[in-house]
Amino acid sequence: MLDINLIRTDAEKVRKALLKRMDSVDLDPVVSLDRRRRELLTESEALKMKKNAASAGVKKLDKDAQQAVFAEMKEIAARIKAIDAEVAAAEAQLSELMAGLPNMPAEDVVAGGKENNAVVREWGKRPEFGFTAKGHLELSKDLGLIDYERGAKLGGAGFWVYRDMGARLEWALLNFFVQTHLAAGYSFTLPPHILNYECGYTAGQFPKFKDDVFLLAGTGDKTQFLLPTAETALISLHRDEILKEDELPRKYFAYTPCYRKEAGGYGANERGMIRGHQFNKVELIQFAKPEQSAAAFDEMVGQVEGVMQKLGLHYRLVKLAAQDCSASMARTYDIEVWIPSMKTYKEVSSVSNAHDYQARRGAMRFKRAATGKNEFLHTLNGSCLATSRLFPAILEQFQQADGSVLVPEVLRASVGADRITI
RNA sequence: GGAGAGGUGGCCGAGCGGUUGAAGGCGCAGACCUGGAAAGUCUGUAUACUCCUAAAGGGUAUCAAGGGUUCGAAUCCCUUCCUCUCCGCCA
Repeated sequence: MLDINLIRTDAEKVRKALLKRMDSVDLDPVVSLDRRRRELLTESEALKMKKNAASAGVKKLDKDAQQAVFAEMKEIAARIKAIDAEVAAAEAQLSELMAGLPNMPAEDVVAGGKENNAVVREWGKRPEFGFTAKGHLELSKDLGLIDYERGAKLGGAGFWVYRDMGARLEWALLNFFVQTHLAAGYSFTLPPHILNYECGYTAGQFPKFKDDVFLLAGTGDKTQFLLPTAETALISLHRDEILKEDELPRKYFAYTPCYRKEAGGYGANERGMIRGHQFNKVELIQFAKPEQSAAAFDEMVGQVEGVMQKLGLHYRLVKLAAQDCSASMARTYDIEVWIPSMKTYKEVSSVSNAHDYQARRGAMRFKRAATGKNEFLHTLNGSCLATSRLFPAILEQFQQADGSVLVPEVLRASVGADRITI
């Protein structure tokens, strides 16, 4: 949610910022609805003041005078009711328009789509194989790690079963993330996997992206759905709360599977676990003061890079252009891992700063001691990490001539092996 | 699924048609007191929207949510949601 006050006072600034991510922006309906709402409100409140004053003094009057006041107030009450209905209608329209507006990209985020994404840095080198390298599908089949056929039997296309060393490697990865984030002072959280509409709205995924999640029972605000990312749950943790200034920033992480419809075919390029309906992810979230959020963002990017480097995977860090950031976000960096068989980098993590956009949707504030005023928080989120692309990357980047795969050192103890062999 | 109890400010807890934004307590902040602290005393301590160029200062709303009765509702009526207790069922 954008600041209506900013639109009221400087619509042009907002329009210019939004043009970085939208083809056209028309804020006039917002401005005029807002004006109408306030005019009606002023009118209604003046009548209420009159009514309240009359009611307070009515006891002191004599019978006849009371009757006259009763009659007049009855009429005023009816007028108030009519005007309030108009206020409510204007408010509903306004909030629908406001809910549809995406966040303003940060100053330094460039306009346009993917083509304007910029590589910030690369780490590591593309592995060179002195033999015919296999793809991850072949590797996981040969090593008995992933059972795609039976996954489809159980859940349909886009599901798989981790087996044996595959399950152990997956679990070791998740546990490695958990340990890393605990050490960095993040608070471990296991949220429900079924969420209500308000969570989707606060995160900024509803109403626009309702088709991308698995909807369960209920309609309207009673809608429940399977979480598409732990962000959707964690971001609502402090919804409608006023946090204490000295406990900020608050840092959380959660492990959950992520459930996504991913409607449509995947094409030959995205077979296997590159794009599934259910994948595992550990998610970082921070609630910060505005002046802390830039540093929090860098810290989170560092957290992801640290994990990638400890795993020894070649990756690159990419700064997204405005249109490629999701609607709630002012700034997003992706971490993309090299997948040799695809000859491309695939996203394994997205770190984003929503500024106060989600905080406004979910009324998340803190009391600033210096001024005694409540201010909106900044919210940040980052995957650290999603395993569904990391797993293939590990298999492919660390495969050996004999068909085995070297387990990254940091995972060896919990996998229980240095190497996965046939 | 059945039966009952209940949802009041940061928290606990009064109030059950009219100067009640809401007693009292706790917590928190400030002042006094103290060598320093504790205790004690005093003062202050909700949020949102809105009017005003701004500050100052007004106004409106909010006692789970929505609707109704009334000149007037935290208080009466209806609906919904949530929490708790007991029973049933169950991985």
